[in-house]
Amino acid sequence: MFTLSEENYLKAIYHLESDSKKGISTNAIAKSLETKASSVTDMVKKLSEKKVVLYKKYQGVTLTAFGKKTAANIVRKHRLWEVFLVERLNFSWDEVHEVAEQLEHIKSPKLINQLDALLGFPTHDPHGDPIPDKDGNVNTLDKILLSTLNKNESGVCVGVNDSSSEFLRFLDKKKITLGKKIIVLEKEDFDDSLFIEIDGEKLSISKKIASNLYIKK
Amino acid sequence: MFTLSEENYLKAIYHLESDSKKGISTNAIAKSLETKASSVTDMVKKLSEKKVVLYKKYQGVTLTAFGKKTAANIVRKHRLWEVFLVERLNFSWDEVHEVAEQLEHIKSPKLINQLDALLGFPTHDPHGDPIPDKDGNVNTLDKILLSTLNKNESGVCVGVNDSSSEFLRFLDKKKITLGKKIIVLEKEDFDDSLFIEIDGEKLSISKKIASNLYIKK
DNA sequence: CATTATTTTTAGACTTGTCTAAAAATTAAT
DNA sequence: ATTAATTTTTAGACAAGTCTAAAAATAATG
Ligand SMILES: [Mn+2]
Ligand SMILES: [Mn+2]
Ligand SMILES: [Mn+2]
Ligand SMILES: [Mn+2]
Repeated sequence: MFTLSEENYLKAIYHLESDSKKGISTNAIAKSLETKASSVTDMVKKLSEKKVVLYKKYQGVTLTAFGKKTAANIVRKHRLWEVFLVERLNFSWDEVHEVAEQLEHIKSPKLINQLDALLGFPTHDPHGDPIPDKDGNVNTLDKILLSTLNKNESGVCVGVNDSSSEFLRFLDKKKITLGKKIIVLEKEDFDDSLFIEIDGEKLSISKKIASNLYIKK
Repeated sequence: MFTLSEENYLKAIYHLESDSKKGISTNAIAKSLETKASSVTDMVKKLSEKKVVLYKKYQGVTLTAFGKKTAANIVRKHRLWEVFLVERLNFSWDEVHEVAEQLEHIKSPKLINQLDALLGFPTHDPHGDPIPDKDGNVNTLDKILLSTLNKNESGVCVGVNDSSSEFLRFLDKKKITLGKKIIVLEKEDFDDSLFIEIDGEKLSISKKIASNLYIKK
């Protein structure tokens, strides 16, 4: 079994690995967990003894197969709880993360399997992120950033890159929700802003917005 | 805010107070939490500084109004989660306690209010224990032990005194569930065992069983 | 390649919550 | 009312997890 702190480190490393591919640096983990590098070094040694990461001094850290599965299971719980909060308890997608951060540490295999069933075995969380299965496998679909689309191209909104409350509430305000079709009517060379059509409405969005929205062609 | 450990102490004191009425002794708390008296003394000082208990050396401890409300809220969460697990996730009443012990510490007022609504504002948990309201008030009904009934008296099963898995599974085996009517056909002077009728079935139960079942006349 | 600059690790300290062993206070028994 | 037994508190230690400051290793730069 793993402590709450160990689980948070595992999850952080898991997410960093999915971006970087290489060994994850002490500093990267420290930044992601808002802690100090020295604390990370201590914890990483402990995780190494528990066989969930490979660690050589000054070389960064990599998850073992066991570590990856363990981390994926925490992410699975986090995302299933997020679905529950949105679908059953009327939370909005910008309110769920903080609570899911707590719920993901509840230890009960039966609880999470039954929750999965109750929710109809969802494949994605409210932010469009895939839910790992019991074995830790993730079905990562081929989503791309809206900012990569050209004029007259279109796609369906399937996820967010930034899931901060601020960004999510902005999307709510603009009525941009997952599942909707977006058509790029214009692309400004000057600032890379887009003039798009969604739900019959036309609006322009900045490059920053467009590079935090995932779509699928 | 309170730590997980502080919350567990508060809850233990709360439950002990509902039985004893007087100041709760260090040893009683230690036994209830399976810890050592010295640890209790340390924690009790901390709780006293946080204004949730009144404490004078060697005099035991009492919850303040604030402490009582805080503790009741933890019990509220515990029992609401138990209802959820049984009603929505197909847990049986002997499986829920351990998981509820974890879930009761999740901090989110919205979560618990929405859960309450989802469940239809239940008044009792799967073991027949009352669920405190948001202000910490409990609606304690006048239940009595089955063992206090005399021959030819009857009542409806409304709760258990012992909620250990062993006892609950025994009740399952004998098809004794909350809400059913029990008629006392005989009472043996020799060993105080009862010969009862429930759901048309006749069976005899020991004094020990009868003094762990609450009924309402 | 030699010297900065940066990253990472170590050393030592602190907090929370726990424990054992010993001292002090309270309660029970002669 | 002493003495004995029990309960409670104190004193000191330990593990987990964190921090600061300093040392060591690695990376970057001229
Ligand atoms: Mn989240
Ligand atoms: Mn999410
Ligand atoms: Mn319970
Ligand atoms: Mn219960």
